[in-house]
Amino acid sequence: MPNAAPSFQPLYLQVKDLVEKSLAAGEWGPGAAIPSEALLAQRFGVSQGTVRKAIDAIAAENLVVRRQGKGTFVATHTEEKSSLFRFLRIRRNDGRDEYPASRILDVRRGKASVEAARHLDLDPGDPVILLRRVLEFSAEPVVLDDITLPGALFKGLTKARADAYRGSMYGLFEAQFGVRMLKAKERLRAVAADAASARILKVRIGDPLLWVDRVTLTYADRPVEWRRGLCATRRFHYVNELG
Amino acid sequence: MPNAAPSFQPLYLQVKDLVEKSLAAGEWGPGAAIPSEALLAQRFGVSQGTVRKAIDAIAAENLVVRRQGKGTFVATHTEEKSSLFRFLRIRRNDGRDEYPASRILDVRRGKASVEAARHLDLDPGDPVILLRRVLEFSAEPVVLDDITLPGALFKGLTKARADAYRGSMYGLFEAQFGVRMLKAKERLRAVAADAASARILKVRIGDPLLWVDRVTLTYADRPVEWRRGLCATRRFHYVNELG
DNA sequence: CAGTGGTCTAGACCACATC
DNA sequence: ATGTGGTCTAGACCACTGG
Repeated sequence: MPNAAPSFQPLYLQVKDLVEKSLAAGEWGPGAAIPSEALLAQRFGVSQGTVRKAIDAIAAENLVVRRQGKGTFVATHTEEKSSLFRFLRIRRNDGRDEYPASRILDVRRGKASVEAARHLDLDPGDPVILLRRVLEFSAEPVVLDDITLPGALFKGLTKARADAYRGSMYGLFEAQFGVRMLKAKERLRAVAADAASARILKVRIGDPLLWVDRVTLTYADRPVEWRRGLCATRRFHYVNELG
Repeated sequence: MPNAAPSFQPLYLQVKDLVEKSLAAGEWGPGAAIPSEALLAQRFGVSQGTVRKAIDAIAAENLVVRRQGKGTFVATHTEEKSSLFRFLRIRRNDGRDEYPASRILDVRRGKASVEAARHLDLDPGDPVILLRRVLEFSAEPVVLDDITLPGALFKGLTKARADAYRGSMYGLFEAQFGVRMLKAKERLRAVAADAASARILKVRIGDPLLWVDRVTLTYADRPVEWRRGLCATRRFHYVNELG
């Protein structure tokens, strides 16, 4: 019956693209169930096996979560403990699991620097929101993050609003601004603490800090966050798995 | 016809385990083709689709590489430019692609320290091989690696033999000792350079260095290398992708 | 040409969740 | 009982490789 499309791409990849477009368009909200495989097969005029392969690929990218017997759901940052740690790579040296608290120091509007514009695919001078926060483990300041966001996407973001939100930064972005952080590219270096960072992180000026530059992407690999973190790694470290 | 096994595991996972066991046992050497899907299906008494799913999963773990029209091949560190950069995360800040040279400073036998034993799942005092080398980009020393290997697995490893090998460290381990590095866990910190490291990396004592601790695993997640790297990140950085 | 992996289908049955 | 995803099969056809 199917195979009406004379396209060069496999059917299941075409289906994958269509479903991802619907996800990007917000056809189904975060945490909601997407239509069953049978329904999607009917909608696109392909077999259920083809839909299955498409959704398998989407699930492999963590855009969607399968739950046997229940359905397939749009992934979200507001639940799923497992997902939380996907973007948080700082751990205690002693191995104890601990989820840090986020203390917001400042939120203000500004204009994109040349560097910020480059990372966020904006023009220099475009409106941005600058957010500074500290991650604390057991009340000990460990990471100082300077976060730059495109002003156009985060219009009403204020310190009060961010303080009021219970959950992760990315949960806030998703729940209140409809911006879904899907993947990120990071660059790490070791740098010496300057006066301001040293004061906030309670280390000495010149002490080594882990410098983490992150650009976070949403659908279609569009950059929507640029973040520079400085991490005091005396009792903490950054974890990574090479597969 | 199949379904003879009253097991709790899906058939394709059983097949996956069997094929992985054959890989671990070296039934097919690095770079060699494994049997075709049809042959494996026949061998295990399952359908080709089930074998396909099993091999898909193995390919997703980079143990094996599919090549349409040719076959499925045991992955190797000695070819595939793409694979080389999987374990090498250091890049130039200016974005230029460059593959570094490895200069071996020293290879000697020793006894496992408590720390080495813990990382390599040995007993303290067990024989190990200690290898120290420098990675150089354009003749500039950038990374100082102290590598600890289980003596039992790398019996004849000497400086002369390592110097003679053309290719990556993991290519050497695979080609000459039959030890395949499959994945790794890393922990990163920022530290201050001590006298010895500073001299080799040509930085000042106290300068910040990126500290990279890596345990590399082979089949069955068995640890077979512990490596501590110190990286001067003035003109270089460590890259990571969060998916 | 034959052999390989890659796609697609249709249908059966299983495992799990919910009502 | 029904609906969901999960497994498995059998067979057809496509796309690529190499003799």
